[in-house]
Amino acid sequence: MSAPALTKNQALVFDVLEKADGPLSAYTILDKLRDHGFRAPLQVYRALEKLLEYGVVHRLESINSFVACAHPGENCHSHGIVAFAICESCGQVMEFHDHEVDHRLMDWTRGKKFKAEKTTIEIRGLCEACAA
Amino acid sequence: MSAPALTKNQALVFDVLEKADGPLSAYTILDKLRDHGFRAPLQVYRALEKLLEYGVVHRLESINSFVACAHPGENCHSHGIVAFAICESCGQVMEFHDHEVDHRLMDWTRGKKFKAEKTTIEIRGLCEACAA
DNA sequence: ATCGCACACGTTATAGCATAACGCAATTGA
DNA sequence: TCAATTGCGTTATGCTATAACGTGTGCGAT
Ligand SMILES: [Zn+2]
Ligand SMILES: [Zn+2]
Ligand SMILES: [Zn+2]
Ligand SMILES: [Zn+2]
Repeated sequence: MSAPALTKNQALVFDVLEKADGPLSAYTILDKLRDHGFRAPLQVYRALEKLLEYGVVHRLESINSFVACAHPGENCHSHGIVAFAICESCGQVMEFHDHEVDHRLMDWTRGKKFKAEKTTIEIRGLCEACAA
Repeated sequence: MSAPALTKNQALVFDVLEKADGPLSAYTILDKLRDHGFRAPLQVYRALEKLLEYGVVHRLESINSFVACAHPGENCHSHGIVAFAICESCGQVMEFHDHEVDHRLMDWTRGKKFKAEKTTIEIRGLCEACAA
């Protein structure tokens, strides 16, 4: 599941996300890529689908946006559950892992015999700078 | 923040959610209430906004749906973070709380001086029955 | 070689989710 | 009574995501 060479469209989308200073919606990405020939949402969504699969991009469910993984190189998927803190003022996102949280949630799912496939942890609020 | 008497529209929406055996989208709720005079999405969204505020309904960010709180009576907001396990096959939702998870996440936010406002924890996968 | 398949891509159309903006009516409290 | 608040109804619009169709390209099997 590690990333093979990206196709042209995948590379363009990834590049936009990496250079952005916060999460972007698919349509914002589309707008930024019109000069590179992008014309339709599907071009973005199809690239995102692969980038998510490769683990180099994350989807923020609570704000319908996408962000480049903060841990380039390491395969983020292998770190267990990924959590995000999202500043609702400046849009900055912090990505982190907490194995103890993973364990607690896994304990719960084991107890319920629930087969977890994908777990979302997103904390929305204000970053230190914006809360001041 | 505990629930005052619900208005007519709020009661209708809440009733639909309580009787449902799983989460519903706003537009599904709208369809179920057409016979009761609902004509537009805003009627649903405005009711949901209040029900969420009162803590008697939860929003599932990862599936753009809404579900009645599984803990009627108790003020769910006071239990700390609410977590959900969502079966992607049958749609069933289990709601639970884990104070240890809360503590770990609060420790992290304190360390980063991040002011958390709303935290989402959603586990998607297969329930025991559907995983068999 | 050429057939079949998998995959990326482009385009158009459509489906699904959410809110803006206007105006009206009922309630409340000064 | 007057102003402020809240709920409500309607129309229009915007944002998010996918369906369905067809094209081209690379690559292994026959
Ligand atoms: Zn990551
Ligand atoms: Zn901030
Ligand atoms: Zn609850
Ligand atoms: Zn199930």
